[in-house]
Amino acid sequence: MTTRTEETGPSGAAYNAFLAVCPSLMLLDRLANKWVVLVLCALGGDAEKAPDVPAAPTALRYSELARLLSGVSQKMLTQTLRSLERDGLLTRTVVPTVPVTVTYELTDLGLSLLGVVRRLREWAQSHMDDVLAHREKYDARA
Amino acid sequence: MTTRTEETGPSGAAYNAFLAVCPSLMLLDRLANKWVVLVLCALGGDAEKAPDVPAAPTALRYSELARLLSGVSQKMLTQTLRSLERDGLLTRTVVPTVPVTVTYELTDLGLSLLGVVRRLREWAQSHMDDVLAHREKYDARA
DNA sequence: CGGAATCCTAACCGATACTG
DNA sequence: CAGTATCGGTTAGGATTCCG
Repeated sequence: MTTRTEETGPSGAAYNAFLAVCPSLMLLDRLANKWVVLVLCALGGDAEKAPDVPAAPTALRYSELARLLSGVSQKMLTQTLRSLERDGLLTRTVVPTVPVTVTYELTDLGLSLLGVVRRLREWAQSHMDDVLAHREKYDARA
Repeated sequence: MTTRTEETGPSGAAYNAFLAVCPSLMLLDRLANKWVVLVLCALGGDAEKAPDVPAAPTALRYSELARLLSGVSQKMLTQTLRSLERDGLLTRTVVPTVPVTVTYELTDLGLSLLGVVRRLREWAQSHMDDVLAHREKYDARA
């Protein structure tokens, strides 16, 4: 038991992200990240789809991810992929062709998180107009 | 039509967070933030509850928020609250007692986002052990 | 192709002090 | 109580170069 919040046994539910000392706060910090959300959504098949296509999870190459996330630098992309691999959310597969081919694919754990972050991206897109309207009003009365 | 991705009319769904030029990417950057998640969850009533309490949304004072988010600095808290107010996710109410009392409460828009970020925090807490286990394995083989 | 390594700047963010 | 203002350290993160 390293830094749990309580001693309720090994059956989980003992973490509390509100506590500064709890590791789940650091995890939340990792997950609540623009590039993490977009990488997961890309591997979930959400990018470049017609609105009616079901968006099935798929393996993607490094260069494909770099293209789909149009604003990302290779440094941020690599860094994000490494941390997600370390946390067990995706797998990195090197195919020794020449030149090398590297593919990334969501694990079951990553798929379970995909369901959450996908809704976050959808929310951002679908409520963009509301937010923009509120901002205008807020900035106007200042 | 400022920076939409397509011209599909004024009925929304035209934003695409994968595009670097799209404002929804910036919005996602705002929302995908540790303190945003925790402030919303706190105002959603998720903090300091017994596991079986339903967690109903509630108005909170500045000092209460500061106490619930144990690791936050007043600067980050104020900054987070301001941006959320500007985006129309919460309301700031000043009661002219002496000394002043300021309460924050989620708007309907904020409540709809609460449903999303709440799941993100829950995921982080409930899958903490899985992630920790993967990290150990990853670090061991390096 | 898929990175790693280096440099460098901008921003984030905490600590402190002050205000209505 | 609920902030604002300022300062300064740390880091995020872009640009560039090089490697297997």
